[in-house]
Amino acid sequence: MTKHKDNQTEEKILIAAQQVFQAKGMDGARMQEIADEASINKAMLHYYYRSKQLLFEAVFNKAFALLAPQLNAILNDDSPLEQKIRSFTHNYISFMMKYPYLPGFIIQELHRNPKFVENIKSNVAFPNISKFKIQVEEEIEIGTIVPVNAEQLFINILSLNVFPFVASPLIKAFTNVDDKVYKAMLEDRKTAVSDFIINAIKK
Amino acid sequence: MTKHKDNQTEEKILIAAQQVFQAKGMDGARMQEIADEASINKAMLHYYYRSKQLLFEAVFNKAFALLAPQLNAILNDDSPLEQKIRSFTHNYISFMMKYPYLPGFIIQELHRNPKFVENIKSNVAFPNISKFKIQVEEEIEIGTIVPVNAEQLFINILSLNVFPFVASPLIKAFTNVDDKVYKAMLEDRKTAVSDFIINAIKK
DNA sequence: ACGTTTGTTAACCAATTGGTTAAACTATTT
DNA sequence: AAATAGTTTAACCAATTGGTTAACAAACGT
Repeated sequence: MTKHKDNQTEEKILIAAQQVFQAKGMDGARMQEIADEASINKAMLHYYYRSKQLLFEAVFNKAFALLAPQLNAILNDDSPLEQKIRSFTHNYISFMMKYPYLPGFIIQELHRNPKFVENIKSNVAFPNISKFKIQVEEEIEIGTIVPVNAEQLFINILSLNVFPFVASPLIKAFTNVDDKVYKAMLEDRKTAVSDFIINAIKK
Repeated sequence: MTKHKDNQTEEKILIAAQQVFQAKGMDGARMQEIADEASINKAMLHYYYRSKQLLFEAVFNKAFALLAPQLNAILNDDSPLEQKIRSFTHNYISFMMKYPYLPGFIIQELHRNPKFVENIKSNVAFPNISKFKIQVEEEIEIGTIVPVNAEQLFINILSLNVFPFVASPLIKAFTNVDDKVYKAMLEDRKTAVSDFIINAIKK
Protein backbone atom coordinates (compact mmCIF):
# COMPACT_ATOMS: atom_id res chain seq x y z
CA MET A 1 0.00 0.00 0.00
CA THR A 2 1.36 3.37 -0.94
CA LYS A 3 1.12 6.44 1.24
CA HIS A 4 -2.09 7.40 -0.51
CA LYS A 5 -4.81 4.81 -0.68
CA ASP A 6 -5.45 5.61 -4.27
CA ASN A 7 -4.34 8.44 -6.49
CA GLN A 8 -7.68 9.09 -8.17
CA THR A 9 -8.10 12.39 -6.37
CA GLU A 10 -4.47 13.36 -6.75
CA GLU A 11 -4.69 12.71 -10.46
CA LYS A 12 -7.99 14.58 -10.78
CA ILE A 13 -6.37 17.57 -9.11
CA LEU A 14 -3.38 17.54 -11.43
CA ILE A 15 -5.57 17.41 -14.52
CA ALA A 16 -7.81 20.20 -13.26
CA ALA A 17 -4.81 22.28 -12.23
CA GLN A 18 -3.25 21.79 -15.65
CA GLN A 19 -6.46 22.97 -17.25
CA VAL A 20 -6.74 26.10 -15.12
CA PHE A 21 -3.06 27.02 -14.98
CA GLN A 22 -2.66 26.65 -18.71
CA ALA A 23 -5.63 28.91 -19.39
CA LYS A 24 -4.93 31.59 -16.78
CA GLY A 25 -1.31 31.26 -15.77
CA MET A 26 0.03 31.06 -12.24
CA ASP A 27 -1.18 34.52 -11.22
CA GLY A 28 -4.59 34.32 -12.86
CA ALA A 29 -5.44 30.86 -11.58
CA ARG A 30 -7.56 30.46 -8.44
CA MET A 31 -7.32 27.51 -6.11
CA GLN A 32 -11.11 27.47 -5.77
CA GLU A 33 -11.48 27.25 -9.53
CA ILE A 34 -9.12 24.29 -9.66
CA ALA A 35 -11.10 22.61 -6.91
CA ASP A 36 -14.36 23.23 -8.76
CA GLU A 37 -12.85 21.92 -11.98
CA ALA A 38 -11.84 18.76 -10.13
CA SER A 39 -15.19 18.62 -8.27
CA ILE A 40 -13.53 18.37 -4.87
CA ASN A 41 -13.07 20.44 -1.76
CA LYS A 42 -10.44 23.14 -1.90
CA ALA A 43 -8.70 21.75 1.19
CA MET A 44 -7.79 18.66 -0.81
CA LEU A 45 -5.51 20.70 -3.01
CA HIS A 46 -3.44 21.52 0.03
CA TYR A 47 -3.72 18.05 1.42
CA TYR A 48 -2.07 16.61 -1.68
CA TYR A 49 0.14 19.44 -2.88
CA ARG A 50 0.74 21.67 0.16
CA SER A 51 0.57 25.01 -1.62
CA LYS A 52 -0.39 26.73 -4.85
CA GLN A 53 3.28 27.10 -5.69
CA LEU A 54 3.97 23.37 -5.35
CA LEU A 55 0.85 22.43 -7.29
CA PHE A 56 1.91 24.79 -10.01
CA GLU A 57 5.40 23.32 -10.13
CA ALA A 58 3.95 19.85 -10.45
CA VAL A 59 1.93 21.02 -13.44
CA PHE A 60 4.85 22.88 -14.96
CA ASN A 61 7.27 20.00 -14.62
CA LYS A 62 4.77 17.60 -16.11
CA ALA A 63 4.27 19.95 -19.04
CA PHE A 64 7.98 20.36 -19.59
CA ALA A 65 8.55 16.64 -19.33
CA LEU A 66 6.08 16.27 -22.16
CA LEU A 67 7.81 18.84 -24.35
CA ALA A 68 11.46 17.98 -23.77
CA PRO A 69 11.51 14.59 -25.58
CA GLN A 70 10.01 16.28 -28.64
CA LEU A 71 12.94 18.67 -28.82
CA ASN A 72 15.49 15.98 -28.15
CA ALA A 73 14.22 14.30 -31.28
CA ILE A 74 15.97 16.89 -33.40
CA LEU A 75 18.92 17.49 -31.12
CA ASN A 76 20.09 14.03 -30.15
CA ASP A 77 18.95 11.78 -32.96
CA ASP A 78 21.46 10.22 -35.38
CA SER A 79 19.66 10.33 -38.73
CA PRO A 80 20.73 12.74 -41.50
CA LEU A 81 19.82 16.37 -41.08
CA GLU A 82 17.27 16.67 -43.86
CA GLN A 83 15.40 13.61 -42.73
CA LYS A 84 15.49 14.83 -39.15
CA ILE A 85 14.07 18.18 -40.07
CA ARG A 86 11.21 16.56 -41.96
CA SER A 87 10.33 14.10 -39.24
CA PHE A 88 10.74 16.64 -36.46
CA THR A 89 8.51 19.18 -38.14
CA HIS A 90 5.91 16.56 -38.86
CA ASN A 91 5.95 15.07 -35.39
CA TYR A 92 6.19 18.31 -33.53
CA ILE A 93 3.21 19.88 -35.26
CA SER A 94 1.15 16.73 -34.76
CA PHE A 95 2.12 16.73 -31.12
CA MET A 96 1.35 20.39 -30.60
CA MET A 97 -2.03 20.12 -32.24
CA LYS A 98 -2.85 17.80 -29.37
CA TYR A 99 -1.40 20.13 -26.73
CA PRO A 100 -1.62 23.59 -28.30
CA TYR A 101 -1.43 25.33 -24.91
CA LEU A 102 1.92 23.79 -23.96
CA PRO A 103 4.58 26.03 -25.50
CA GLY A 104 2.81 29.27 -24.61
CA PHE A 105 2.37 28.14 -21.05
CA ILE A 106 6.01 27.20 -20.64
CA ILE A 107 7.33 30.33 -22.30
CA GLN A 108 5.07 32.61 -20.31
CA GLU A 109 5.95 31.11 -16.95
CA LEU A 110 9.64 30.95 -17.79
CA HIS A 111 9.51 34.63 -18.51
CA ARG A 112 7.59 35.35 -15.31
CA ASN A 113 9.94 33.43 -13.08
CA PRO A 114 13.52 33.12 -14.43
CA LYS A 115 14.33 30.77 -11.56
CA PHE A 116 12.48 28.03 -13.39
CA VAL A 117 15.17 28.02 -16.05
CA GLU A 118 17.73 26.73 -13.56
CA ASN A 119 15.11 24.32 -12.33
CA ILE A 120 14.51 22.67 -15.69
CA LYS A 121 18.16 22.77 -16.67
CA SER A 122 18.87 20.23 -13.98
CA ASN A 123 16.25 18.01 -15.59
CA VAL A 124 17.84 14.77 -16.74
CA ALA A 125 16.41 15.02 -20.24
CA PHE A 126 17.13 18.70 -20.72
CA PRO A 127 17.65 19.37 -24.43
CA ASN A 128 21.21 20.24 -25.36
CA ILE A 129 22.41 21.59 -28.67
CA SER A 130 25.99 20.29 -28.75
CA LYS A 131 25.36 17.13 -30.74
CA PHE A 132 23.20 18.97 -33.25
CA LYS A 133 25.95 21.54 -33.68
CA ILE A 134 28.50 18.88 -34.61
CA GLN A 135 26.14 17.33 -37.12
CA VAL A 136 25.43 20.64 -38.83
CA GLU A 137 29.13 21.40 -39.11
CA GLU A 138 29.78 17.99 -40.62
CA GLU A 139 27.07 18.44 -43.24
CA ILE A 140 28.52 21.83 -44.15
CA GLU A 141 31.96 20.22 -44.48
CA ILE A 142 30.77 17.50 -46.86
CA GLY A 143 28.78 20.10 -48.76
CA THR A 144 25.21 18.87 -48.42
CA ILE A 145 24.10 22.19 -46.96
CA VAL A 146 25.24 25.80 -47.25
CA PRO A 147 27.27 27.30 -44.40
CA VAL A 148 24.98 28.22 -41.56
CA ASN A 149 25.41 28.79 -37.87
CA ALA A 150 24.01 25.79 -36.02
CA GLU A 151 22.48 27.86 -33.24
CA GLN A 152 20.74 30.11 -35.74
CA LEU A 153 19.45 27.13 -37.67
CA PHE A 154 18.12 25.62 -34.47
CA ILE A 155 16.40 28.87 -33.56
CA ASN A 156 14.89 29.01 -37.05
CA ILE A 157 13.54 25.48 -36.86
CA LEU A 158 12.13 26.11 -33.42
CA SER A 159 10.62 29.45 -34.43
CA LEU A 160 8.88 28.08 -37.50
CA ASN A 161 7.40 25.19 -35.59
CA VAL A 162 6.55 26.72 -32.23
CA PHE A 163 5.52 30.28 -32.96
CA PRO A 164 2.28 29.45 -34.80
CA PHE A 165 1.07 27.79 -31.61
CA VAL A 166 2.27 30.47 -29.25
CA ALA A 167 0.84 33.36 -31.22
CA SER A 168 -2.25 31.77 -32.70
CA PRO A 169 -4.73 34.49 -31.64
CA LEU A 170 -2.54 37.18 -33.19
CA ILE A 171 -1.88 35.29 -36.41
CA LYS A 172 -5.53 34.36 -36.79
CA ALA A 173 -6.40 38.01 -36.52
CA PHE A 174 -3.80 39.09 -39.07
CA THR A 175 -4.59 36.44 -41.63
CA ASN A 176 -8.33 36.72 -41.02
CA VAL A 177 -8.98 33.02 -40.70
CA ASP A 178 -11.19 31.15 -38.27
CA ASP A 179 -10.26 28.22 -36.07
CA LYS A 180 -11.04 25.58 -38.61
CA VAL A 181 -9.03 27.11 -41.43
CA TYR A 182 -6.16 27.81 -39.06
CA LYS A 183 -6.06 24.15 -38.12
CA ALA A 184 -5.88 23.23 -41.78
CA MET A 185 -3.03 25.68 -42.24
CA LEU A 186 -1.15 24.09 -39.36
CA GLU A 187 -1.72 20.73 -40.98
CA ASP A 188 -0.21 22.08 -44.21
CA ARG A 189 2.80 23.31 -42.30
CA LYS A 190 3.90 19.76 -41.60
CA THR A 191 5.30 19.69 -45.12
CA ALA A 192 5.41 23.41 -45.95
CA VAL A 193 7.81 24.20 -43.12
CA SER A 194 10.06 21.26 -43.93
CA ASP A 195 10.28 22.32 -47.55
CA PHE A 196 10.92 25.89 -46.51
CA ILE A 197 13.81 24.97 -44.22
CA ILE A 198 15.37 22.44 -46.59
CA ASN A 199 15.18 24.93 -49.46
CA ALA A 200 16.84 27.54 -47.32
CA ILE A 201 19.87 25.47 -46.41
CA LYS A 202 20.30 22.90 -49.17
CA LYS A 203 23.07 23.43 -51.66
CA MET B 1 -6.52 74.81 -20.02
CA THR B 2 -7.31 71.15 -20.36
CA LYS B 3 -9.14 69.15 -17.75
CA HIS B 4 -5.84 68.19 -16.16
CA LYS B 5 -3.47 70.97 -15.23
CA ASP B 6 -0.51 69.07 -16.57
CA ASN B 7 -0.03 65.49 -17.63
CA GLN B 8 3.28 64.87 -15.87
CA THR B 9 1.66 62.57 -13.35
CA GLU B 10 -0.54 60.90 -15.91
CA GLU B 11 2.52 60.19 -18.04
CA LYS B 12 4.55 58.95 -15.08
CA ILE B 13 1.75 56.53 -14.29
CA LEU B 14 1.58 55.19 -17.82
CA ILE B 15 5.33 54.57 -17.93
CA ALA B 16 5.32 52.88 -14.55
CA ALA B 17 2.28 50.81 -15.48
CA GLN B 18 3.93 49.75 -18.71
CA GLN B 19 6.98 48.64 -16.76
CA VAL B 20 5.02 46.59 -14.24
CA PHE B 21 2.39 45.16 -16.60
CA GLN B 22 5.00 44.08 -19.09
CA ALA B 23 7.02 42.30 -16.42
CA LYS B 24 4.16 40.66 -14.52
CA GLY B 25 1.14 40.69 -16.80
CA MET B 26 -2.34 41.93 -15.93
CA ASP B 27 -2.93 39.34 -13.21
CA GLY B 28 0.50 39.51 -11.63
CA ALA B 29 0.69 43.31 -11.53
CA ARG B 30 -0.23 45.16 -8.35
CA MET B 31 -1.62 48.68 -8.30
CA GLN B 32 0.56 49.49 -5.29
CA GLU B 33 3.66 48.40 -7.18
CA ILE B 34 2.77 50.64 -10.09
CA ALA B 35 2.25 53.54 -7.69
CA ASP B 36 5.61 52.86 -6.04
CA GLU B 37 7.30 52.63 -9.43
CA ALA B 38 5.82 56.02 -10.30
CA SER B 39 6.59 57.40 -6.82
CA ILE B 40 3.03 58.56 -6.26
CA ASN B 41 0.03 57.72 -4.12
CA LYS B 42 -2.04 54.75 -5.21
CA ALA B 43 -5.21 56.81 -5.28
CA MET B 44 -3.75 58.78 -8.19
CA LEU B 45 -3.92 55.72 -10.40
CA HIS B 46 -7.68 55.68 -9.97
CA TYR B 47 -7.91 59.44 -10.22
CA TYR B 48 -6.38 59.36 -13.70
CA TYR B 49 -7.40 55.94 -15.02
CA ARG B 50 -10.46 54.89 -12.99
CA SER B 51 -9.59 51.21 -12.65
CA LYS B 52 -6.84 48.64 -13.09
CA GLN B 53 -8.63 47.35 -16.17
CA LEU B 54 -8.68 50.76 -17.86
CA LEU B 55 -5.07 51.47 -16.92
CA PHE B 56 -4.11 48.12 -18.37
CA GLU B 57 -5.99 48.82 -21.58
CA ALA B 58 -4.21 52.15 -21.94
CA VAL B 59 -0.88 50.34 -21.65
CA PHE B 60 -1.92 47.56 -23.99
CA ASN B 61 -3.22 49.89 -26.67
CA LYS B 62 -0.08 51.99 -26.50
CA ALA B 63 2.02 48.85 -26.90
CA PHE B 64 0.00 47.62 -29.83
CA ALA B 65 0.10 51.02 -31.48
CA LEU B 66 3.87 50.76 -31.32
CA LEU B 67 3.96 47.30 -32.88
CA ALA B 68 1.35 47.64 -35.62
CA PRO B 69 3.28 50.06 -37.89
CA GLN B 70 6.24 47.68 -37.85
CA LEU B 71 4.09 44.92 -39.28
CA ASN B 72 2.43 47.16 -41.80
CA ALA B 73 5.89 47.78 -43.19
CA ILE B 74 5.90 44.33 -44.72
CA LEU B 75 2.21 44.09 -45.45
CA ASN B 76 1.34 47.41 -47.06
CA ASP B 77 4.57 48.64 -48.59
CA ASP B 78 5.07 48.74 -52.38
CA SER B 79 8.73 47.73 -52.83
CA PRO B 80 9.70 44.32 -54.28
CA LEU B 81 9.30 41.30 -52.02
CA GLU B 82 12.98 40.48 -51.54
CA GLN B 83 13.85 44.03 -50.64
CA LYS B 84 10.89 44.21 -48.28
CA ILE B 85 11.90 41.05 -46.50
CA ARG B 86 15.42 42.36 -46.01
CA SER B 87 14.38 45.75 -44.73
CA PHE B 88 11.59 44.38 -42.58
CA THR B 89 13.81 41.82 -40.90
CA HIS B 90 16.48 44.42 -40.31
CA ASN B 91 14.12 47.04 -38.99
CA TYR B 92 11.98 44.70 -36.94
CA ILE B 93 14.91 43.17 -35.09
CA SER B 94 16.40 46.60 -34.42
CA PHE B 95 13.05 47.77 -33.14
CA MET B 96 12.51 44.73 -30.94
CA MET B 97 15.94 44.99 -29.39
CA LYS B 98 14.73 48.30 -28.03
CA TYR B 99 11.40 46.87 -26.82
CA PRO B 100 12.11 43.17 -26.26
CA TYR B 101 9.14 42.79 -23.91
CA LEU B 102 6.56 43.97 -26.46
CA PRO B 103 5.62 40.88 -28.48
CA GLY B 104 5.51 38.55 -25.49
CA PHE B 105 3.31 40.97 -23.60
CA ILE B 106 0.86 41.33 -26.46
CA ILE B 107 0.71 37.63 -27.22
CA GLN B 108 0.25 36.68 -23.58
CA GLU B 109 -2.56 39.11 -22.95
CA LEU B 110 -4.26 38.31 -26.23
CA HIS B 111 -4.27 34.70 -25.18
CA ARG B 112 -5.58 35.54 -21.71
CA ASN B 113 -8.42 37.69 -22.95
CA PRO B 114 -9.64 36.85 -26.48
CA LYS B 115 -11.90 39.88 -26.37
CA PHE B 116 -8.86 42.06 -26.98
CA VAL B 117 -8.57 40.64 -30.48
CA GLU B 118 -11.84 42.26 -31.49
CA ASN B 119 -10.67 45.37 -29.72
CA ILE B 120 -7.49 45.78 -31.75
CA LYS B 121 -9.09 44.68 -34.98
CA SER B 122 -11.11 47.87 -34.96
CA ASN B 123 -7.84 49.77 -34.71
CA VAL B 124 -7.41 52.00 -37.74
CA ALA B 125 -3.92 50.75 -38.49
CA PHE B 126 -4.66 47.09 -37.94
CA PRO B 127 -2.32 45.04 -40.13
CA ASN B 128 -4.06 43.27 -42.99
CA ILE B 129 -2.59 40.62 -45.22
CA SER B 130 -4.56 41.14 -48.43
CA LYS B 131 -2.12 43.43 -50.22
CA PHE B 132 0.83 41.21 -49.30
CA LYS B 133 -1.05 38.21 -50.66
CA ILE B 134 -1.52 39.85 -54.05
CA GLN B 135 2.14 40.75 -54.24
CA VAL B 136 3.30 37.24 -53.44
CA GLU B 137 1.01 35.78 -56.08
CA GLU B 138 2.33 38.24 -58.66
CA GLU B 139 5.93 37.36 -57.91
CA ILE B 140 5.10 33.68 -58.25
CA GLU B 141 3.43 34.42 -61.60
CA ILE B 142 6.44 36.24 -63.01
CA GLY B 143 8.69 33.53 -61.62
CA THR B 144 10.93 35.41 -59.21
CA ILE B 145 9.96 33.09 -56.35
CA VAL B 146 8.81 29.50 -56.07
CA PRO B 147 5.12 28.79 -55.47
CA VAL B 148 4.29 29.39 -51.85
CA ASN B 149 1.15 30.15 -49.93
CA ALA B 150 1.18 33.82 -48.95
CA GLU B 151 -0.30 33.21 -45.51
CA GLN B 152 2.28 30.55 -44.77
CA LEU B 153 5.09 32.81 -45.94
CA PHE B 154 3.80 35.58 -43.75
CA ILE B 155 3.64 33.25 -40.77
CA ASN B 156 7.19 32.12 -41.50
CA ILE B 157 8.53 35.65 -41.69
CA LEU B 158 6.75 36.57 -38.49
CA SER B 159 7.88 33.42 -36.70
CA LEU B 160 11.53 33.86 -37.58
CA ASN B 161 11.53 37.47 -36.48
CA VAL B 162 9.30 37.44 -33.44
CA PHE B 163 9.87 34.10 -31.76
CA PRO B 164 13.47 34.77 -30.65
CA PHE B 165 12.14 37.66 -28.58
CA VAL B 166 9.13 35.85 -27.20
CA ALA B 167 11.01 32.73 -26.16
CA SER B 168 14.37 34.20 -25.25
CA PRO B 169 14.67 32.54 -21.80
CA LEU B 170 13.95 29.14 -23.31
CA ILE B 171 16.29 29.57 -26.27
CA LYS B 172 19.06 30.93 -24.09
CA ALA B 173 18.77 27.83 -21.95
CA PHE B 174 18.84 25.46 -24.92
CA THR B 175 21.73 27.10 -26.70
CA ASN B 176 23.60 27.73 -23.45
CA VAL B 177 24.43 31.33 -24.14
CA ASP B 178 24.35 34.32 -21.83
CA ASP B 179 22.63 37.62 -22.39
CA LYS B 180 25.51 39.26 -24.17
CA VAL B 181 26.07 36.46 -26.67
CA TYR B 182 22.33 36.18 -27.27
CA LYS B 183 22.20 39.85 -28.15
CA ALA B 184 25.01 39.33 -30.65
CA MET B 185 23.10 36.42 -32.15
CA LEU B 186 20.01 38.58 -32.54
CA GLU B 187 22.20 41.17 -34.25
CA ASP B 188 23.42 38.49 -36.66
CA ARG B 189 19.86 37.53 -37.40
CA LYS B 190 19.26 40.84 -39.14
CA THR B 191 21.02 39.37 -42.17
CA ALA B 192 20.91 35.66 -41.33
CA VAL B 193 17.12 35.54 -41.28
CA SER B 194 16.80 37.54 -44.49
CA ASP B 195 19.19 35.20 -46.27
CA PHE B 196 17.38 32.21 -44.87
CA ILE B 197 13.98 33.38 -46.12
CA ILE B 198 15.21 34.55 -49.52
CA ASN B 199 17.05 31.27 -50.05
CA ALA B 200 13.93 29.36 -49.16
CA ILE B 201 11.67 31.05 -51.70
CA LYS B 202 13.95 32.32 -54.50
CA LYS B 203 13.95 30.46 -57.75
C1' DA C 1 -14.67 -5.49 16.99
C1' DC C 2 -11.53 -1.61 17.72
C1' DG C 3 -8.06 1.68 17.44
C1' DT C 4 -5.29 3.98 13.94
C1' DT C 5 -4.23 5.95 9.71
C1' DT C 6 -5.87 8.17 5.53
C1' DG C 7 -9.27 10.91 3.02
C1' DT C 8 -12.81 14.57 2.88
C1' DT C 9 -15.62 18.46 4.25
C1' DA C 10 -17.41 22.97 5.98
C1' DA C 11 -16.25 26.73 8.45
C1' DC C 12 -12.94 29.83 9.49
C1' DC C 13 -8.80 33.12 9.27
C1' DA C 14 -5.28 36.46 8.28
C1' DA C 15 -3.37 38.86 4.59
C1' DT C 16 -3.73 41.07 0.36
C1' DT C 17 -5.96 43.74 -3.12
C1' DG C 18 -8.59 47.02 -5.93
C1' DG C 19 -11.00 50.71 -4.93
C1' DT C 20 -13.16 54.80 -2.05
C1' DT C 21 -13.40 58.86 0.82
C1' DA C 22 -12.78 62.96 3.08
C1' DA C 23 -9.73 66.16 4.08
C1' DA C 24 -5.60 68.87 2.83
C1' DC C 25 -3.06 71.23 -0.42
C1' DT C 26 -2.14 73.91 -4.77
C1' DA C 27 -3.06 76.61 -8.48
C1' DT C 28 -6.39 79.40 -11.19
C1' DT C 29 -10.14 82.60 -11.66
C1' DT C 30 -12.64 86.57 -10.49
C1' DA D 1 -7.93 87.69 -1.19
C1' DA D 2 -11.72 84.88 -1.50
C1' DA D 3 -14.00 81.50 -4.00
C1' DT D 4 -13.33 77.72 -7.04
C1' DA D 5 -11.51 73.88 -9.38
C1' DG D 6 -7.97 70.49 -9.78
C1' DT D 7 -4.45 67.55 -7.45
C1' DT D 8 -2.55 64.66 -3.79
C1' DT D 9 -2.51 62.11 0.47
C1' DA D 10 -3.52 58.93 4.44
C1' DA D 11 -6.80 56.17 6.21
C1' DC D 12 -10.25 53.18 5.41
C1' DC D 13 -13.26 49.32 3.36
C1' DA D 14 -15.31 45.30 1.38
C1' DA D 15 -14.18 41.43 -1.22
C1' DT D 16 -11.14 37.96 -2.50
C1' DT D 17 -7.58 34.61 -1.79
C1' DG D 18 -4.37 31.07 -0.18
C1' DG D 19 -4.21 28.46 3.54
C1' DT D 20 -5.74 26.18 8.21
C1' DT D 21 -8.49 23.64 11.45
C1' DA D 22 -11.37 20.57 13.67
C1' DA D 23 -14.65 17.35 13.13
C1' DC D 24 -16.12 13.48 10.56
C1' DA D 25 -15.98 9.33 7.39
C1' DA D 26 -13.79 5.41 5.26
C1' DA D 27 -10.36 1.91 5.07
C1' DC D 28 -7.02 -0.85 7.21
C1' DG D 29 -4.25 -3.61 10.39
C1' DT D 30 -4.53 -6.37 14.29
